[in-house]
Parts: sequence; C-alpha cells; structure tokens
Amino acid sequence: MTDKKPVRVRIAPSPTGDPHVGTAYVGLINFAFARKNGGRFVLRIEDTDRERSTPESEAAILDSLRWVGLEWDEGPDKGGDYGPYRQSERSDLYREHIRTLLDNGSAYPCFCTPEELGSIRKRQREQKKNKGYDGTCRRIEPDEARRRMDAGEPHTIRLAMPLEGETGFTDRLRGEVSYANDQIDDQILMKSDGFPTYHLANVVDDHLMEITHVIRAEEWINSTPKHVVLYQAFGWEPPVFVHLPLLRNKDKSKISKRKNPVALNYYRQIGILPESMLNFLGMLGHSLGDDREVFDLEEFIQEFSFDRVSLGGPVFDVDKLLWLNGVRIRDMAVPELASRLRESLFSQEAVERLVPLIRERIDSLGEFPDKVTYFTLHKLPIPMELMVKGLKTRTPAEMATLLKKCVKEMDGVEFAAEPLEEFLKGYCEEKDIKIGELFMAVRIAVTGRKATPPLFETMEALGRAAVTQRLLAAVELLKQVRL
RNA sequence: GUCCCCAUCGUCUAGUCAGGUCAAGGACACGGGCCUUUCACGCCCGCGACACCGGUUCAAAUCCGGUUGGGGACGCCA
Repeated sequence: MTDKKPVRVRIAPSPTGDPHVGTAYVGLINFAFARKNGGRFVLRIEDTDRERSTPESEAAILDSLRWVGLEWDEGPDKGGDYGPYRQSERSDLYREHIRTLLDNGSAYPCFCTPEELGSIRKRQREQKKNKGYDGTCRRIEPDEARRRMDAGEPHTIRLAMPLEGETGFTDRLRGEVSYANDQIDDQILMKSDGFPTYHLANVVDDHLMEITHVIRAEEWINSTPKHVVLYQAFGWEPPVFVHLPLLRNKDKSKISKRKNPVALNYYRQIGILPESMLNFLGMLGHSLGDDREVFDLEEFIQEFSFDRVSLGGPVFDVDKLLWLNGVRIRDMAVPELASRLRESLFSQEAVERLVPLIRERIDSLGEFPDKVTYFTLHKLPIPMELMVKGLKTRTPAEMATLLKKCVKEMDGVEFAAEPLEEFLKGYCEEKDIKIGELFMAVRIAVTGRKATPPLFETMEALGRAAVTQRLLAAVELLKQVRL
C-alpha cells in the first residue's frame, strides 16, 4: 500500500427534481475529505435516466452546490482531464465496456419483457426470497442470444453474477461486509434504450476518472457487491468504499420530501445562510471531537476524519438548523447582514418573481414586505378559525384527508400554475367537492390568508417544498380540530 | 418475507477502536427563573439516555454472543 495515488472523490447527483439536502451532505463529506488530503473533488452528472433527467434540474444542482459553497475542481461546466462529466455524453464508453463483458462471459443479453419481469418478481416474493431476477435468459445458448440480438430483438444486458460463494468488500466505516452470491440477482447493466444503469456507469466512470474513494449514502451498500463483481470482471482495482449514514425524517425513516423539506432551494428561500446549512450538515453524523457546534467550513475540513463519523442515521432537525442560523445572524456585522438580506430576500431575482403577483395590490412600496411574508416564512401560522369557517360540506377531518391525498397526488404534477390548476380542478371533480371550498382551504393553508394573488401563480412562486410542507402542516392542525 | 447495516437524553452528539479518571459531558427542544417598559437575545437552574439478556474481566456505555428495536435494499430509478 505504498503506491499512494492522489485522492480523487466525486459527487454524482442525478438531475431529477430539486437539488436535495442529501446531495449537499454527501458533497460536504466528499469535499472535506478531498481538501483534507489535497485531492480533487469531481462533479459528475448521472443523467442516464433519460425519462426523468432535465437540464433545468442539472442547472439547479450546480447552482445549489455553489450556493452552499462546495465548489468542484472538475465538472460538466468547467471540464477537466477526465471528461465528459455528464454520463449521457459517455455512451460510447459504456457500449465499449459492455462489449468487453459480453465477450468474456461476465454479462449476457436478457429478452424478458417488463411484464415477464413483474411476474418473476412476484413469484420470488411469494417464495420469500430476496432475489429479484431469476436468470431465465442466462440459460439461452450464446449463439441463439447473438442471433436474437442481431435480429434487433429488444433486450437489456445483465451482469452474470457468480452462482456460488460470496462477495465482500471493506467499508471504511463498517469493516468487512459480505454477501452470499446466490442472494444477489443479475443486475441490468444496460437498458433496452442503450443507456447504462447506474451500476455500470458508476463503475466504469469511477475507474476511468481514477476515483480513489467512493463516498456515498448507505442506500448503496447493498448494491456494492455487484459493483465489486464488475470491477473483477474488468480486471480493475476497486476504490475504497465509504457508506455514509442516511439522513432521516423525525420518524427515523429515510428523509423524504413528504415528511420534511428536502430541497436546498427551500432553505435558501426561507433565509437559511449557506454557511449555516453546511455547519448543520457537518454536525450530522460527525463531530469535531470537542464542544464546538458553530464552525465554518475550514474548521470542519481541519477536523474531518472518517474516524469521527457516527453511524446512527441522524434526524434532520430543522429546529436546530434554525437555531444555528440565528446564532450566525446575531454574530454577523451589521453591514454584512444587511447585504445578505438584500442578496437573499430582496434580491433582484426574488423581488422580480413576486412583484407581478402583488403589484396591483399595493399603493405604496411599504406594503410590499407584508404582502410577501408567506413566501419566506418557515413556520407560517395558519388561522384555523378562518379555515374551519370556510368548510361548508366537509368536516375538518374530511378536509384533512382530502388535502393529504392531494399532496400525494401533486407529486406527479409539474409545479407550474397551469398544470396545478388543471390538477386541482380535476381533483375537485373527482372528489365531488365545490371548487371554491377546496381552493379556499388550500389558499389558507398555503398563505395563511383569505385574500391573496391568484392561487396557482402563488403556489408556483412558493414552490413545491413550501406548498407541500404547509399543506401537511394544515392537515395536522385540521385533524386536531374538535367541533 | 429475505439479505445487509445500525443502536448513549425527545433530537444532534462526546465518551466506545487502545475497559477503570463516566453515580455518563455539551448543544437543540422543553419547563422554571433572572435581565428587561414589551418581545426577543443573553444568563442561571431543571428535566432527560448507555435498548434488553447473558458472557469475558478485579472492573464494561466501552470487548464477545444472543434477543429486541430501528433503518435500508430487493426497479430497464439513481
């Protein structure tokens, strides 16, 4: 182990949806480890899911990562010696490597349809097995497989897992972890659309980009043996694996947007300082080893060590984040704080976004701040009397159920005024409730007021995270109403 | 269900690797008080945890085993 290679780590977000606090968390650890060891921090965009990946999301991720202050050394927007840094631009590479696997017998084509896979999966569950795919197409003769591929029959490429023995690896935080090979199914490496899955792409890219330490969330630990088998199939040296504990909701489940605001943008919107966010993330699952709780990025890097990581999944406690933010605000010099205020709440961008909504509703500039409070308040008070008074045909409990279901279904709706309007109107029809009654409930839940700019424009401006959070808060309050 | 990971106050954590200095320390939240024209801030006090059962040892929060509990994974998503 004397051939010390220069440390290279990466953060590899998938550009689907809003930039996530988990990305910043894993990013912070990677960043700190790189800085601590004089290494490079790489940003790689994992956009192999062409159904869900969007350029807007990618741009938002870059923006959010920069906002918190985790600047990368190599990435899609700034290049580097190991590009391209966007997986959708590396298709040739993956195809080439798939060919290697096919040739050396480590992978095989699978012609099963999604329907067939569904029933196989169901059967496996019934047999109380952990395994997914049962290996049906693995038994097809190579000549026949080749013929069917050449004939253009739709297929995926699967990894041929060893059938016996076990595969293990050393996790830097947990030690030896190993799995019986017969527990692991033949993972799809390349989809029928010709794009690789995460498993193939991340192994190929990590190797080609000379990543030395794969530092990622614990949700990946179960697929690591598949990756190890891939490294072996290619004849490559695997990197060091480090699986970080998962951030949690209050109920300890994996952090999710329905139970907790997870969008970095949300915290930016309510006026969390980026250094507070980083400070807070830095105290989840890691401590400086003394009583310091308020620290900056440099101090964190200074003290960072895998030996100081604790493995219990930390709850993302917004109250503590708020406290930390308050401490930093109070510590800040007045001119600095004043300019921060202008940069965030009164930025050109923020004000321009809100002005169209309230311009015709004010007669003096002084009325502006009051009109926009609900865009930036984390804990918006909801006047329950007002809300309950608006209920004509439903009880508070019924409205709670209605709103909860509404939040759930809203997940799949593009968060813009028109689609939201279409969705909510349809929802009223489906639930056979007067538009006015539901809309007023939503309006009060989301803004705390009866009189606001048009609901859907307001919702769009508020953003998904805030709307979801408020609606769910209202659901809880409605449940408690006693008539 | 199967496999894997984890386990100190309600929450974030120190202590665990190198057992004794821990009748377990700090912070958030919560309760009370002080300060104060109010509210906050600040300060003080309080509440509050080694999941359980065995084993090893002179000695276990710390090591070992089991149980329980929690979480994750089991997608042509990452």
